[in-house]
Amino acid sequence: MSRGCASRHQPYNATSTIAMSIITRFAPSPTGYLHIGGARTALFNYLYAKHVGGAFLLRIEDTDRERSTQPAIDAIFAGLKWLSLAWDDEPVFQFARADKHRIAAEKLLAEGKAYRCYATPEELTAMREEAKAKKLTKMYNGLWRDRDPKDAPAGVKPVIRFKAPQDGETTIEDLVQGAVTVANSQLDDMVLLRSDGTPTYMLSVVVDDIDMKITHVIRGDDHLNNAFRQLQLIKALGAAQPLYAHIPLIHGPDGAKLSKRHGALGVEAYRDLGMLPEAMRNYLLRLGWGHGDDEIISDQQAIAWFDIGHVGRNPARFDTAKLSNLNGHYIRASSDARLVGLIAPLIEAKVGRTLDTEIKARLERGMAGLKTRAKTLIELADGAGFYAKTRPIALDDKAKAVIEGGGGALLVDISRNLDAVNDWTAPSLEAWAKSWSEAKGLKLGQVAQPIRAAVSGTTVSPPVFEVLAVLGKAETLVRLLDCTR
RNA sequence: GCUCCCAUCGUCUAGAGGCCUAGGACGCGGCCCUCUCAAGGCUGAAACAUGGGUUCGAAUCCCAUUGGGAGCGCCA
Repeated sequence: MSRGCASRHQPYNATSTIAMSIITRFAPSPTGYLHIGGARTALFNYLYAKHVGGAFLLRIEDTDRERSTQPAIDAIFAGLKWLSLAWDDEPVFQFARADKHRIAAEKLLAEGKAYRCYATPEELTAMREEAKAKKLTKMYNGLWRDRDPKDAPAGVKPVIRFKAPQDGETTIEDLVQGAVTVANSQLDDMVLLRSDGTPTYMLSVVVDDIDMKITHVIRGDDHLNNAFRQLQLIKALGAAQPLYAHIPLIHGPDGAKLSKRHGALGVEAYRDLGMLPEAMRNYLLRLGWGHGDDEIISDQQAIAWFDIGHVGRNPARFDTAKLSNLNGHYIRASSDARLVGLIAPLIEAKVGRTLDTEIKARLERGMAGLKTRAKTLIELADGAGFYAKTRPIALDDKAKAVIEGGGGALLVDISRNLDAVNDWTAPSLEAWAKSWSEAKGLKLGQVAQPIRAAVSGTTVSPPVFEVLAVLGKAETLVRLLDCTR
C-alpha cells in the first residue's frame, strides 16, 4: 500500500521487530460513564493495535477511591462491548497494584531520586501564591528537596516527591504533535506517594505502563503536559520509554470543551438515541482521522488503514447531523431480521404487549420500505408502529383530516373494488389504483392518501401499495372499513 | 498569569512546495424521480485566520499577530 504504515512522525521503522510486539492501552478512570472522547481514544488504541497485529489492553484507573464506582466500571465494560472494542487479556485494576507503585517510589527514595517532603498545606498555598506573583508555572519550590530529614517536624506524615531534573529540557517525540520540548525548570517535583502512603496517578500510570509493557501511549492531548513528568519518571526508573500519541480533544457543537456538564453523553446515551454501534465507530473514526476521500469505512478497512500519522492535530467538533446521516446509512445496510430484533422491544414498549411471530414476520416484510426512511432506530420503530398496532388504528390529526376531508367517502368504494383484486402484490395493486383512479377522474394521490391514512393512521409511510402487500388483503380491508364507520 | 498545543467551506476532513481554477462528506438551496415521506441521481452557494519572510513557485516551510484549546492538586 502506498500510505499507512509509514506515518509522518514515526521515528522508527515500522517493519522492524518492534512492530511485532506493539501494545496499546485504554485507561479510563471509572468516575462516570464511558463518554464520547474516551470511546474515541479506545477506538484509536484498538485500531492501531489491530493494524499492527499487536495487543490492546484495558486498565481501570480506580485509584481515586472517593469517585470510583462499580456502576461506572460496568458502564465502561458495557460501552466498549457495545462498540465491539474487545480488549486483550484481563482488565488491569490499578488500585490493586498499589503495592507495586509504592515499591517503585521506595526504590527511588533509596536511590536518592525522590525525597520526603513535610510541607504543610499552608506552606503549599503560600508557594502557589508566590509562584503566581512571580509568574511561574511551577508551584512547589523544592522546600524539602535538599533539606536534612533530621529537620522533619514531629508528628507530620510526609509525602514522597520525585526529585526532578532542574536543568536542561525534556522532549517528547509525539507521533501526532511532533517534537514537543519543555524546559525542566518549568516542571516541579511531583508527589509520588501521598502522606497516607497511597500512590498518585502520575506514579501509578508510569509503573503500570512499564509493567504492562505498553509501547504506544495513545490518549487525549489533555495529558500532553503530564507526559513530560512521566517521561522523567520513566527514565529515573530505568525503563524503556513508550512512544506517545496525544490526540486532540473533541469539542461540543459550539466549540466549547465537551464536558460531562456540556453535552458529553455516554455511549449508552447514543445507543438509547437509536444509534448503531458501527455508525458510532465510523463517525468517531472520522473525527480526527482521515483516509483520502473515504467516508464510509468498514471495520476491516479501518483496521487495514488506520495509522497515527494521519491523526489530525486540531480539535474536532461533535456534529450530530453527520452522525445521524451515517447512522441512516448503516440502518439501510443492515439486514431486515437484525432491525426487527432491534426495534421489537421499542415497539413492544409502545403498544404494551409482546409482538408475536406473525407481527414480527410482517415487520420484516415491511422493513425494506421502512429502513430507507429512518436515521435512528427510534425513528424506525416509530415508522413501523402501524404494522404492529391493533385495530382500529388510531389516526393522527393529518390522517384524520384526509379521511374527513373527503377521502373517507371514497373508502367504501375503494375497499369494495380492492376486494376483487386477487394478485395481492405491490405492482398489481398499484396498477389497479392507477386504472381505478383514472376511471374515476382522480389523481393517483387522491386515492393513495386516503388508503395510506386509513391503513397506517398517518400521512407518511412507505409506498402505500407496498404497505398493502405487507399487510395482506384481509387486514387491509378491515382497516379500510374501520374508517368508513 | 505561566507552560504547551492547534488554525483549509457552517461542521468533519483531503492536501507531505508545482498535480489546487483547493477535492470529498454532512448540512443548506435548486432540479430530476414520485402516491406521502425518505432514499437515490444531477446541480448550486460555501474555506486556505491576518501580516511578514524563504523560494522561480507557498494551503504546504519559517517568524509575528490574532483567535481557539489543554495543563499548572497529597484528582485522574
